[in-house]
Amino acid sequence: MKPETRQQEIIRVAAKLFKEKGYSAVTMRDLATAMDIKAASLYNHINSKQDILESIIISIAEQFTEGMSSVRESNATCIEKLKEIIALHVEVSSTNIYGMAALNHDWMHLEARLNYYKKLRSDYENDFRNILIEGIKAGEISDIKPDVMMFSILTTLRSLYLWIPKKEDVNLQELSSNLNEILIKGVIK
Amino acid sequence: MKPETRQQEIIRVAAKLFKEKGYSAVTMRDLATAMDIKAASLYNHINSKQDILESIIISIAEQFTEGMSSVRESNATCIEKLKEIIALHVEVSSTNIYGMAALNHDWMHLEARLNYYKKLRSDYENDFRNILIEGIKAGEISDIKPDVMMFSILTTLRSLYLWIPKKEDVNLQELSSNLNEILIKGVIK
DNA sequence: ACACTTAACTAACACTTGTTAGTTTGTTTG
DNA sequence: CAAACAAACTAACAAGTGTTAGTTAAGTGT
Repeated sequence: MKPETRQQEIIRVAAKLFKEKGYSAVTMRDLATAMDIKAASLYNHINSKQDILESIIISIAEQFTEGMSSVRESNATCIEKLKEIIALHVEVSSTNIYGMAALNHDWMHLEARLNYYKKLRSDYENDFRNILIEGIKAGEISDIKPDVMMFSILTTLRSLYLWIPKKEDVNLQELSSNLNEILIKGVIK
Repeated sequence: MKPETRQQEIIRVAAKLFKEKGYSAVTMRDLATAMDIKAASLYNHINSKQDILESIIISIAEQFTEGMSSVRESNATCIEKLKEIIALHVEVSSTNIYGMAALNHDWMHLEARLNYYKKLRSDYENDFRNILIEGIKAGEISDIKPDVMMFSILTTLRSLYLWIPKKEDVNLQELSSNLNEILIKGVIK
């Protein structure tokens, strides 16, 4: 593990601030203060505020795209695929807790790469929906509107970043299996 | 139904803009343009940008508090209470689609009433958690960590505003019953 | 005709925004 | 030692921020 560059450090700290107040409310002077330097000095390492947002969001979005592509190509059952997706979200969210906030809240502030982001997201959702449709056809999954199912599961998974850091004793393995239970079998006994 | 005052109109339009870009990214000049007047004219009707945010968020938060208080006092089974909560969210979200975005994304930009909002939210979550704990005790609900169950259900319900306006053919009754199925019984057949 | 209300306007304010230019300082490398 | 580099600095800019003050014009009720 090579040490973090100054640029990576800035992006990491920026993501943390973005999580607390959102992209628009965080100023370059806020970021500089958090880095304990002057705002102008940031520009020795990064090109623009917008570039920071892009780095954060696009890198995570691409991790999801890659992960989904593995799931798509596996030949497990649909329920197994769902479990893989849950594990993917727990993994990506827990390693990008701050970045996930920017992804969820500030994607609309992307400029040059907004359309690219939207494409990644809609491709991801299409893959997800297709897994559910397959599952319904195969009789594995309840015959409820796949969009409603997808929405329900995906919003829970997308909000994991809000949850994971809250409890210090949270075990990721356990969280993943609890979510498997709840999202797949529901809460009823 | 008495007609909307100019102030209510401004708040409604502001909520719509807040949903698209977030509180911090919406300027008073943006809002004025959307109202087809000059920024200074807004101040004939509202006291401050912050006041607008307060109106939007606090009024919705209080609707949830009231709704939860009805649920708490009903003597239905825990599963029935869960269904009532789902219906509450569908109801409040569908009548405050734009406001729900501000509630979810911009509550941290509240100033004077931030603590009041946080109190309402944590009381709400405590009531919710207690219902789940009761349900586990009574053997109605799976014995999984109540916090994880609550998180899972609540994030789905809190994100309904993202979903409801997407499909024009969405039937609220049907959405509610689909969510009952999915959140309570899961997706597995 | 009168005062009152509503709702817009112009002009300006003090401050904050992201960013650039040019410079300085300490550390690494040839 | 000299050259090169990394990473900070000060100073400044043009544009945009929320908001205030004071004014105007069109209805409304007496």
